[in-house]
Amino acid sequence: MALDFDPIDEAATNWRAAGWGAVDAMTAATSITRAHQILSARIDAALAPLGLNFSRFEVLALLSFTREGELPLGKVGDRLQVHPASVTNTVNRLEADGLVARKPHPTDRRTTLAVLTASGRRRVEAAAAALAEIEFGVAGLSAGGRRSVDDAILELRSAAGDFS
Amino acid sequence: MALDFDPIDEAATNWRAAGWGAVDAMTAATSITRAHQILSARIDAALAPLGLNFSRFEVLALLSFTREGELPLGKVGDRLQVHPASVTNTVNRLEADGLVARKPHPTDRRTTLAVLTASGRRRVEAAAAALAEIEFGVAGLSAGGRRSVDDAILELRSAAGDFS
DNA sequence: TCCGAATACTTTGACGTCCAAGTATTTCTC
DNA sequence: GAGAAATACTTGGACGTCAAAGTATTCGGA
Repeated sequence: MALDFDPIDEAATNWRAAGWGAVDAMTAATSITRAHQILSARIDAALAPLGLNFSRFEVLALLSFTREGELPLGKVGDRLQVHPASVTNTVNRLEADGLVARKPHPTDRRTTLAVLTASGRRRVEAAAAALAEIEFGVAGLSAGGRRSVDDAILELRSAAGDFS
Repeated sequence: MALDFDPIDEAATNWRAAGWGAVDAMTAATSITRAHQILSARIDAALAPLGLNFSRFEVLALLSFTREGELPLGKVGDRLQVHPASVTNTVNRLEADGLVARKPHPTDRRTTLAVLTASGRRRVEAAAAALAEIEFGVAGLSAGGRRSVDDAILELRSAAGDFS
């Protein structure tokens, strides 16, 4: 399973040998991709016993941070940077589990609100504790490493127009 | 679409206010997740005109780096850290496009080799150029930022037992 | 040598994500 | 104030990933 060499380092060597260029960009991109695979697997494993995955957790957490525990589906998508169809799907599952409910918007009938239920609030508290317990999968990353990652990726997100 | 605040910074504030702990771990994990979303979208967009996505490209690139341009499917999965079923699926698509061919292993009849075709080799060259052109989506990340990311994630991958 | 365990790949099914198209409602413009 | 454009969400389809089970083949110990 585990290799006896660093596959990213190996890729960089091959890349250079092939004369393909942008080697440092390739390694950065590949590192991020692999880090995401690792975190995603750990986080989903920690949430699975609670019947959640990271997407569902994110929606619950977002709702729990609002004053009323509710938010239009479109806002959820904007904040979490996911496609509207994904929000619909995620909220469907949360609703089926009784963790959120759909409610019509009081003044705009195009809009649907997702509302956190009491059960949903309990669940998201438990999930937050479970994620804190495993340090969001980044155990193994030093405090300095975490800051470096945050800072570097802030550059990237900023350049990508994530916010202004 | 774009927000007028940093959603990760906002999340950190909310997280603290809720008393949920592991805030630095949360921001690091969320940053990596978001970075992956951004890169993935850019890379797939650059490869789409060539009829590839990143998974398919990775397989072609891996094969192109071998002496004979061929590798058992299991090795491909090990190197790229993906599930055997995903390798089967990816190779099916590449085969349908004539970019790789399946060939029996000369001595072990359990094993199937994926072989790069001439068309596949041309395609992977073009794809590598396209990816170098967009700097693998990490344009916007400084040289120092790229190194920080590589180094920090190396810690993480090493602790996760990616290699030894 | 022979049989159980391990290995290699494929198949099936559950999920998640996106895009494109469809429906409903609101806002903008003349 | 009427029609076009924008907004909000849902639906259906394509594709990717993984887990579990199935088939074929090879390895390894008694």
